[in-house]
Amino acid sequence: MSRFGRSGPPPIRDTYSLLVLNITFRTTADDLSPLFEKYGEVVDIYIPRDRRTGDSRGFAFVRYKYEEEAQKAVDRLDGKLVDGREIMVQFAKYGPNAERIQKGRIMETVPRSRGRSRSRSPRRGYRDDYRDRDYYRKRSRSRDRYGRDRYRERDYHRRSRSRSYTPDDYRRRGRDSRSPSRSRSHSYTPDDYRKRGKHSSSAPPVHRLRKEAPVRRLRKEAPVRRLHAEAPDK
DNA sequence: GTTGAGCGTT
Repeated sequence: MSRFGRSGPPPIRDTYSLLVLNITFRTTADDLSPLFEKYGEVVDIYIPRDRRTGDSRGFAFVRYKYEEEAQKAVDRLDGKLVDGREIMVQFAKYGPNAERIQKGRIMETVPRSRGRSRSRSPRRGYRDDYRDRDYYRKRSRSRDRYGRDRYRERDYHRRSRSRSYTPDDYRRRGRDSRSPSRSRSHSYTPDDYRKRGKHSSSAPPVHRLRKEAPVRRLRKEAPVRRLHAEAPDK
């Protein structure tokens, strides 16, 4: 819904759309309306919102009936402090269906070169496809990156404690890629198992390896005991 | 609850 059109937007042709950028996320059409109406006949005010949360996306469209009035609003309102922020007012460049606009007014430059070779309902497919792609591209700019990027960062730090995975790793492990602990493959040699025969369970913990390595280097008499222990073993 | 380049209908 827009500010003035209770039943859908008023006819968009023959109006001059202004794009109002940099308004706060709390500014509503009602806040903008008195401001812009001072300079002419405002046909409609529309603030795009998040479809889920309903939050403002931080800009608005103000449509004037006459170009001179729209132009005047640009001159007077561009750079004006509204709700603590300097708004930017300019003529809109694109319409709801990505039609080109000149001076805020839609120019009928609809893609006519796509021909009629499409036999089956090309209109709906093209439109929906465009709008969906556009929607997700735009939404992923500032607000939506919160939950997702935050999560991704945490996940990244968690799994990068041991080593970094190559794209090949992900491809090989496929859906299992979320549990890296399983693939922590140290690849023990037979020698490893022989040296710690008494703890010989299946897979010795990693920290044992780190602890024992220096010990072996420090004890100079260790090899002697090992020799005694190993010799009569057969 | 956070945000900040851009172009559109509940």
